[in-house]
Amino acid sequence: MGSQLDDAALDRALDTEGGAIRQRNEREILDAAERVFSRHGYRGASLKLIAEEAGLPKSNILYYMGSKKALYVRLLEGVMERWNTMLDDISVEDDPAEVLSAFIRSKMEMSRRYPEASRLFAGEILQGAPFLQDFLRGELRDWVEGRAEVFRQWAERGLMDPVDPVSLIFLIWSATQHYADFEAQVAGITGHEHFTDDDMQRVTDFLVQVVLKGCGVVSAPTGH
Amino acid sequence: MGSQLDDAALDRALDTEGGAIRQRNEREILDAAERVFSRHGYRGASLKLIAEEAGLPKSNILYYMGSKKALYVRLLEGVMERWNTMLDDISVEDDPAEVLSAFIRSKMEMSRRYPEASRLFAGEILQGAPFLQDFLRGELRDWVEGRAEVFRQWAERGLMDPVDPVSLIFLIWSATQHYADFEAQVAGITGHEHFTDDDMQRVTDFLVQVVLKGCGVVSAPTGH
DNA sequence: GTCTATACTTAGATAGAC
DNA sequence: GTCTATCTAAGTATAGAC
Repeated sequence: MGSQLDDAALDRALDTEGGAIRQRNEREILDAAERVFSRHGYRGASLKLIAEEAGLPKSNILYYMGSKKALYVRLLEGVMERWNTMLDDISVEDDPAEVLSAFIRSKMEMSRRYPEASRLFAGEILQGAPFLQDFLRGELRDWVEGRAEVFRQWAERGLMDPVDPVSLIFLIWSATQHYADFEAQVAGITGHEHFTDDDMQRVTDFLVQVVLKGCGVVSAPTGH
Repeated sequence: MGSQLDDAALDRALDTEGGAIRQRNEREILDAAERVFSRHGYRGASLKLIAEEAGLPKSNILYYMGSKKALYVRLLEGVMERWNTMLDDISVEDDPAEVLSAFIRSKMEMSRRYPEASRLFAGEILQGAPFLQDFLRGELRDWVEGRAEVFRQWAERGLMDPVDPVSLIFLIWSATQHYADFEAQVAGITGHEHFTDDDMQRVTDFLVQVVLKGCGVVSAPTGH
């Protein structure tokens, strides 16, 4: 073996970034796989479909990703990373209207920018969350409980109605994710083939208004 | 060929209900298929899985249903039938609070009673609604436009805020379907393995309250 | 380090047995 | 009328060629 091979082997062993070809191909595969998995779910997605989407030979998918399951898990982890970057540091001192408004707006922005990621997550939940059980029962449950506690304290201070905080979080999640997960239905009914930024802005304002008013949140801030 | 065969052939030719065995097996297959398709989507579902769920040999699925596609379409049609039985005959003269409340309650009841049907539909939309394009752009769009028109007139009469009616319908759909489609997530976060009727009642009351108040609907009726 | 030929399993569907 | 044996294609994965 020459030094060329040794360098490459070293790269892998040290878990470095890898060559330019690998980097480009992995990117192509991950993008393609997100599209295919989000459309057809874990079982319904095939390496052949992913390979065609990525413009690569079928076997190369496995060369770069190891296995179908490893590829899927890697995509899910990418989605989860984005999850908990929101509302991580809110407290009772914050303005409920500001926080809830920002929550709705950032979730809608996620639906607009990463609809495939949202659908990938939805498909995982639809099949009973076999890969995300631990995440749901651990990290995410704690996150929800943390936010819920703040909502309760706001209610005690009379800053909003004493609504069930967990139901409120589910309401905001479902209402916002709907525009990603049910994009095909929204498009079919409204006739707008692709929801424009303007459409999304109108819906976002609608949701902010209805949710804040519906929960009796006192002061309404101007648009984020 | 004896008279026994002739009778059976006649049954099929006349498109009658079929024998007791057929009737029972078809029921088993449809129930099993709804579970499997709702979990794994169209592509992800396999006849083998469906057969195991139904407790029948794999080939019998095709004997009774013709093809995988035919089975899937038949299930979708069953779901669609239940869709438009709600809110079909509302008018401007009706009480907005009554109607919206009944709408939310009946949708929640659907999520509680037929979660698999809801997830089957969700999976079909997730993959871009290949089998339901016509339904979405035709029948369902018309249905939405009809309801939306009534909502607009209510707003004109000052019975509710002038919110976008279509967004309101999407809000109610998403918030209610969430408890069927994202059941695994709801269960994981709340810790309630199976949402009880009591849980569902509490959530329903929450949604009715928030949506009605959020849309400025004037009179709030007592629980349906 | 990258990619292809090949192995082995499961897929949907049919023809033929009971 | 009901059910099983069998066919061909597509599925994931690996071993070996460039």
